[in-house]
Amino acid sequence: MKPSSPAGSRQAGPRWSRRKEARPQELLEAALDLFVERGYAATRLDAVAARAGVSKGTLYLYFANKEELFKAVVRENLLPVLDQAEEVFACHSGSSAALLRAFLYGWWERIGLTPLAGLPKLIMAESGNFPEVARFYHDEVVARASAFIIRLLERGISSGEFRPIDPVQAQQIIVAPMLMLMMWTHSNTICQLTPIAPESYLECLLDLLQHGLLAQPAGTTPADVAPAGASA
Amino acid sequence: MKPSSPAGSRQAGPRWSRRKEARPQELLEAALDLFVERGYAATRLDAVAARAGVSKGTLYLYFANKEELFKAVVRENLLPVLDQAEEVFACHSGSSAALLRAFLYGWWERIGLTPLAGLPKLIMAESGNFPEVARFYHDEVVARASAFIIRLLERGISSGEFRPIDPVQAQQIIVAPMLMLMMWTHSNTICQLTPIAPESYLECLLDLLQHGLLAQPAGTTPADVAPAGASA
Amino acid sequence: MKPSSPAGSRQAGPRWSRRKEARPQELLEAALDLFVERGYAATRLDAVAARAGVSKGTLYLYFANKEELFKAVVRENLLPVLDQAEEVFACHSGSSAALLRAFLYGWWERIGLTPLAGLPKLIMAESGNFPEVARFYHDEVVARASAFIIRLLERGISSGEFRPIDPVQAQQIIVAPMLMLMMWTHSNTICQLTPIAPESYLECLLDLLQHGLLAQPAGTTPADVAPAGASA
Amino acid sequence: MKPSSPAGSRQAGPRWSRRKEARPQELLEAALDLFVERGYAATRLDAVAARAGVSKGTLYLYFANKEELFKAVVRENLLPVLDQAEEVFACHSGSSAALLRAFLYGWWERIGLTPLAGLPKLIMAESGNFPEVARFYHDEVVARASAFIIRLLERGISSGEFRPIDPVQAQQIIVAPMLMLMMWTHSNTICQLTPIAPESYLECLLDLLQHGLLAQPAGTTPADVAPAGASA
DNA sequence: GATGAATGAGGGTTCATTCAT
DNA sequence: TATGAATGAACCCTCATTCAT
Repeated sequence: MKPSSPAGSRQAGPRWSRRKEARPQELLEAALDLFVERGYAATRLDAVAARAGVSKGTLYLYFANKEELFKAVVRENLLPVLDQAEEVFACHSGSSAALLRAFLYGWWERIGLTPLAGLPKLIMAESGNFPEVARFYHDEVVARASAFIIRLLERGISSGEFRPIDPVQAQQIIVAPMLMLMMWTHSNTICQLTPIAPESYLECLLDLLQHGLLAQPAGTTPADVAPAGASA
Repeated sequence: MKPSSPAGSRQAGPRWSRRKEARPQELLEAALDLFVERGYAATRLDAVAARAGVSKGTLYLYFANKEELFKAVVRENLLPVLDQAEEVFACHSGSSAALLRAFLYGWWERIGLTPLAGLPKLIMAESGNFPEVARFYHDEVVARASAFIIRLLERGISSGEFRPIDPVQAQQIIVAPMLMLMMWTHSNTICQLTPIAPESYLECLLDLLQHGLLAQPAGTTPADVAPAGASA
Repeated sequence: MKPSSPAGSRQAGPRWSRRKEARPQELLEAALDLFVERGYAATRLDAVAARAGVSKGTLYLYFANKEELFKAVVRENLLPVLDQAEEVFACHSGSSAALLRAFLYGWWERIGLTPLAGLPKLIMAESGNFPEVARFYHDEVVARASAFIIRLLERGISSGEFRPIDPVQAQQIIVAPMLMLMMWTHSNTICQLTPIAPESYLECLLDLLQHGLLAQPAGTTPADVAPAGASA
Repeated sequence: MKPSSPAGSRQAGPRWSRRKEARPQELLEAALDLFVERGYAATRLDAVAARAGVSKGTLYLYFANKEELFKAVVRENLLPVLDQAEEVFACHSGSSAALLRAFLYGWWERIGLTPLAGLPKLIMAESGNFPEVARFYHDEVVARASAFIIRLLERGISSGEFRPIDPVQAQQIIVAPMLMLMMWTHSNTICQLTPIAPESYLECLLDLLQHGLLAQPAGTTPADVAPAGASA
């Protein structure tokens, strides 16, 4: 996204040249990094501006206040991913188990591996102090993602592929380890101490979701659900 | 809130000496409530002191600063629960599935239903700004709980009751929904919007862990792992 | 009120000793001085605190914010004067003209000669930007003072001492020169240029109010001075 | 607001050259409106530029800074009215009372009913922070208007039409209610609360000036109303 | 001439921490 | 032991002014 030097060094060219179009993007990137690194309340707008290589006042040319900055971060980064996910899976064919696998891997690749994975942690912890932000995030992100997984489970259940569990409950159980995975990988301190291997984690999650813990008889693991990324 | 004059009247007497010894405990309770309610950074020490019925200065007689106060909260509240858990389960007999069920229910009852359930959220989000707290929490809480579950899984695998999955990975997959359950029930705003039913959530979690999603043939669900809402 | 050195030098004694009871008064005095000198918006709370010899934070121990500080200034300084005025004049006997004279002189001595005389200027100019302050000032000060003068004029009219003019209108005509006198004497710059002599000003006002400009005795209102709404 | 595209479309042409010459005038109008509405300090130059349909930078092409802009507002708007007033009344014949009436009504119509009536309020309150503006306003506006009324009173006194009062003092007493009338009608908040009727106000003022308050014909100044402070 | 992006000092307000009593 | 007045560094946000285009 950014040429080479991520922050601060605007050595060439006049002080502000034709930056205008790039500024909001640069500010949003800086804001995302810092929000994720420090949390919402602990992120100082000076720091955001400094990381984007501008002064504090400049930030306010583009965003009315801290809250709007944060909402813009979500809007510009998270919503397109959701849009695309819904689009892609609208025309998906194949087993529901494969769809679930594809969805979780897509989630991980499109969000989990980016700084965006730091957002759920922030929202969880600070939404109580910033109810408007919480409502926005819930409406735009949580509700849509939940609905998507619930539809997926319903499909698998009605086709007889999945057992007739409660799709709403199961959705929570499925989402939870994904959220925790993102939180863990973005909790510098806690998880430097007990490292996480995202790929094995995902495989283990899918495996447990599909077969459970118990060592039962039959010929499970149908071909179409076989570890794809893992087999490579 | 307090007997009569919450502060300021300084007649000596047995009632006061008892209070004096109770001070740190009262402060820790107040601190726990507020830390959990507002988060670490957003909790003001005035508020803690006020809720405990003492002045702000008094707080500093017992705790060197905010960080030490927080560490004391963890030490005094969370560690005894872990001690007891390890004790109780050391001499447990029965199937590993039953032990897992008992452990998760015990976790929920001894921690999930108390204010302590708000701590993981706080630690996840704010430990980055307080590395010492993070290390302390990891060593004293996370490591011990993880080890316990891993041992439990290993027992089930070696006895042939569980499939031979990686116990370290599986432990993370099991812990994650529990942590999320606690975070969700303590995230006022987000979860007023999509309510959680802890009991069904736990049942669904155990069910999925045991049988997985797939609708396979054989005689699964052994008697000792049957839904225990009744047996409890 | 203040011993000798008006600001800043708190050389003797410990840093804060038993100031507590005096602090609000000192802050209110400093605030009054600065509000009157600079206006509401242009008064910086740092400056108020500095003039009272405390830090900026201390100010917030006593007043919730700038607006409350200002309201306290009015409450503590202006309202007692109004109270006393109403008390004194409740039991006044004598001609209405004498009462009017006494009232205007009292006004001048109790308010006009003090820094309080700077408040109307501030209110006039800045109430538009601070509607709550305006409403408070109107209700507590303007309304009461107006009512008082109107009652006074009604008394003089009904006793036959005054001509039957409209007492509400006349009240405005009487109040206006008093307000202007206070504004002029507190408009450092404008009125250093055309000096005002308050005593002669008051005499002239009372003289004109009583006798008018015209030299002739009875049967006044010559044709050429007749209400010119028509002739215009 | 503006013909079509208020700014930014830069096709050369006669329509634009006309606009270019009109720019300062449009800026001055916008500035007058906003200064009067909000006061000097609270008026933002962005707002002035926006109301004039130009960019903030353009404003600085015509006026060196905020203070110069304000002085230009006074120069361009108030001085022509004074010029004209002096011209008109130079050749006036008729009684002095009629002249006074005509002057006050003219004042009201040419200034009181326009946005210019908001300037005295602003000058009174904020000139302290801008001494240069104060001096300028005094020299160009206050001094000239005062001199005019003093001459008018002197004429009436020397012709025997007016009583032999001090014309300088009386001028102040006459001017004060006029200034207050203008301030009141431009003090949105305070005077929405106690409404003013300018016409009755002016009539009442002229009536009181001419006849005074007292009901009796000659031999006035009863003992109890005799100048008290003055005799001392 | 005209633009508008950029600046940065400074305003009101908050809060962890100190310390004389 | 307990108090609570006092501090001061920071935080979010504003706005007059500049200057490359």
